[in-house]
Amino acid sequence: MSSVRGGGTAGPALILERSCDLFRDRGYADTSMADIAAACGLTKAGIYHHFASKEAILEGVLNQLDRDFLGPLADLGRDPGAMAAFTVSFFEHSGGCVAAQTAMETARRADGPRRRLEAFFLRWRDLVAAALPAAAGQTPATRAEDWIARVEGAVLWLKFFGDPGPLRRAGEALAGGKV
Amino acid sequence: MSSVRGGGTAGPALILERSCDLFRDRGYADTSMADIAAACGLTKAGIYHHFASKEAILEGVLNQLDRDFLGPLADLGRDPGAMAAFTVSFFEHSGGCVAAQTAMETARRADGPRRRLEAFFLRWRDLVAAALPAAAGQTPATRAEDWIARVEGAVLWLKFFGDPGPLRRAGEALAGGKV
DNA sequence: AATTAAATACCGACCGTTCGGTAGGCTGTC
DNA sequence: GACAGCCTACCGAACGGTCGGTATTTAATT
Repeated sequence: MSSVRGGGTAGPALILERSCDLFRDRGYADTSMADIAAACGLTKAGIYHHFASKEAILEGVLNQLDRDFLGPLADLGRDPGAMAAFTVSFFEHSGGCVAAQTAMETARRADGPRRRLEAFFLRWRDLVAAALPAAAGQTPATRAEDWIARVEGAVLWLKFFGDPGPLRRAGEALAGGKV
Repeated sequence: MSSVRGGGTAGPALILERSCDLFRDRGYADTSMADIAAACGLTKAGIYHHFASKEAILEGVLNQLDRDFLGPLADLGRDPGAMAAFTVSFFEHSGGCVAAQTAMETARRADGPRRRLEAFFLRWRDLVAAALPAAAGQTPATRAEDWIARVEGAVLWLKFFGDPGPLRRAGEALAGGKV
């Protein structure tokens, strides 16, 4: 049996998962390495054995978000209804969005996770745009931006009030072509 | 002549203004009392002469947001077009939203600015809802929530990408009754 | 008009705590 | 015995906040 002292099987995967939860719920700046270590049943030094820095953990978290969110979203092809359902379900179950959280916290800094986050949002936009025809004088890209903005605002509402209403209605709007 | 040591006329009003900019741009957790002091041309002790704590400053900032944003918005009566124009202009000029920023950072904490922020968002929703008729099986309240969510997401997009497109289109949607 | 006491606004220096990060040692497995 | 995995103990810096003291302004008193 492997040496388990804390609550779960330690290692990079667990650290990334717990860090993602903490960054999403409490914010990146407000989450300390000691918080992450405690959530993993380790000490800070134990975390630094697997990751070189706090920012390296954030990068890993965003990479995992690419795999867990944008990947499956891309696999859904060009079906707006399926994309809407997956998106709503994903954010409703996690109760927030790490990307939006860290984007808000680091928006005015040129360094760090900036480029990583830009890539995330633009790829998300392109994925949504590919499933959308042009309509009402809007390009698919601007329609996708508007829908993503609505979703991120709805996720903030969900996180703050615990009310999934705006998020679900955003999903219905995309599925119904009313974006 | 009054004793001016720093860049501007010091005092609670200046502290609130500079703190609002910092909280909005860099986030509440990432803004230190030393940052606020430097932005006002004072020392930390000078700040604590006017405010009891960092959280007291945040409360003052949110009170000022009530006066500067919700107040004028309420004065516009029930004209969706005027409300949309004022809202877009307000957020585009400030480049972000302190309320959304602090809501994201403190959402999972029951204490502190929670109630203050709840009151802000609900009053904002009620103000928008009062200017909106029921339509498409939606109550004015849910239509207002959806529009506010869209605006807040658009403000995030503006802050992160510097692109006011989604915010302006959100304004046009409200003005055109297409929410 | 001059003197003075109180209050205001502010500073430099410092408090205990927490931050991200590091050094070196221990322990179990191959 | 080499190495992964994790520990205790610690570092300098920065955090929110406090303290005693000092210019400056204001108001009352003479």
